[in-house]
Amino acid sequence: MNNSIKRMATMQRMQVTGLELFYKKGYYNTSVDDILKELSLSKGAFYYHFDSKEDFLIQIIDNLIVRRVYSMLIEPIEGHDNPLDLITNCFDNALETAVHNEMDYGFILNNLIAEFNGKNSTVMKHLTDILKIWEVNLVTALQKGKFNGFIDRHVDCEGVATYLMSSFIGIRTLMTDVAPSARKYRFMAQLRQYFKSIELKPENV
Amino acid sequence: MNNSIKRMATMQRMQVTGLELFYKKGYYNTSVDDILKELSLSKGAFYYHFDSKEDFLIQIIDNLIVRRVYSMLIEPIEGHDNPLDLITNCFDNALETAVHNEMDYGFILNNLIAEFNGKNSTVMKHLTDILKIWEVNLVTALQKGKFNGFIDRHVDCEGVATYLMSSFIGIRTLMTDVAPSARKYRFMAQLRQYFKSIELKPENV
DNA sequence: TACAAAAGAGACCTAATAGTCTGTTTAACT
DNA sequence: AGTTAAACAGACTATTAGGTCTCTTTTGTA
Repeated sequence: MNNSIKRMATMQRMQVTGLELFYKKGYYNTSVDDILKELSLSKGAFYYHFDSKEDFLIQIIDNLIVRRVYSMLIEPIEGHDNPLDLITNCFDNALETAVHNEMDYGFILNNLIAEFNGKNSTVMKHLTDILKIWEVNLVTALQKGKFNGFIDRHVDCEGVATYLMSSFIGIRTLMTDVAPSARKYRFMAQLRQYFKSIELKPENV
Repeated sequence: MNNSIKRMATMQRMQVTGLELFYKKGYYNTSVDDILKELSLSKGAFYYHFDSKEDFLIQIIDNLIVRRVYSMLIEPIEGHDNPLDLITNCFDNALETAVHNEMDYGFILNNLIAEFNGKNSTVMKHLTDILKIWEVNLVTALQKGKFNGFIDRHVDCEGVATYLMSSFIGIRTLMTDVAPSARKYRFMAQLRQYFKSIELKPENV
């Protein structure tokens, strides 16, 4: 087996387990030993591959979390269809996984931001960078929708993007509470209601 | 000075400082000694008044946080005026404090939920109880608005409440990032847009 | 096979932290 | 003033956690 490949495989295993535990128990509440125990690995292995626990987290953010956000929230809204439909379906799917996962701990980005805000600006930068990427892609999709005649030309795309991100982050927090399925249903209905108010109506043409 | 009053005063001081530090640095990242150092008090004082750090947090939640949510998010929406106006002003004010506070760490309820979800069901119950109180009051205000002819009768009040809570929790997270003032402005504009879609329109009478 | 570097094991160190315990001070009450 | 209990001080303990260091094993290569 190639050196580099083995190295990558081990690092990947560690990061996957690390993310899982950080998601479940939080960063400060998960020890390096917890992760290593789960993998039957030792301290030596961990500090051979990563400089520190913080370095480990940052790599998880820049690799795993970025990819998840891309595949779950960004790629689904790319395309030439009505962005309001694309976003509706995208949110629907993203929330559905939360409904079916009895062990749901919310939106990982929100959890980490809540844990690191004001404490660690380095980690925060990596987290907010992902939010920025999401925001930029939302705005782009909405503007394209405006150009293609799906969205009213008076609509403020930045504003809609902010509102969408807010509501998504918030509903993920609420869904960790009780009756996530009912919460999702109500949320999606109101999202559609909101979208109806910004779509290009025939009488406005 | 009366015994009981002195006791209450000291406990109050501890709780106020405790909440401040938990808000700034998070619960797990704040030690009991940190709080005591800030107050020039000793371990003996702390454990004389509180059973444990967790007991201390729960008392903070049930006293200080509950009151803040009441005064900031619940009392302002009580009354017989148009609830959509009341809620708009309420959110505007609640977000304004975040704008002017350079050291903003988001919505305390969201931060704590993110930190305790899946880890400590006792603490979680106290947190989600507050969310429930908020939700009930929102629904009541909206239903009253329906009855008084401010809101369209087809509107699902539970759904609107969920959507409002979600967006508020989310925008508070986003406002900790960059340009909170611009974020707030955009958010409020979209909130009004959304409200226009559920208000009782003259042609619907 | 021989060798060198990569990968990993695990004992150990140090700092921090929740909680305990004993002793001292303060304040209320007779 | 004297007594008693509340209120507090602060040293101490047990445990945990991040990180280091040395030694061993595995693996690619000549």
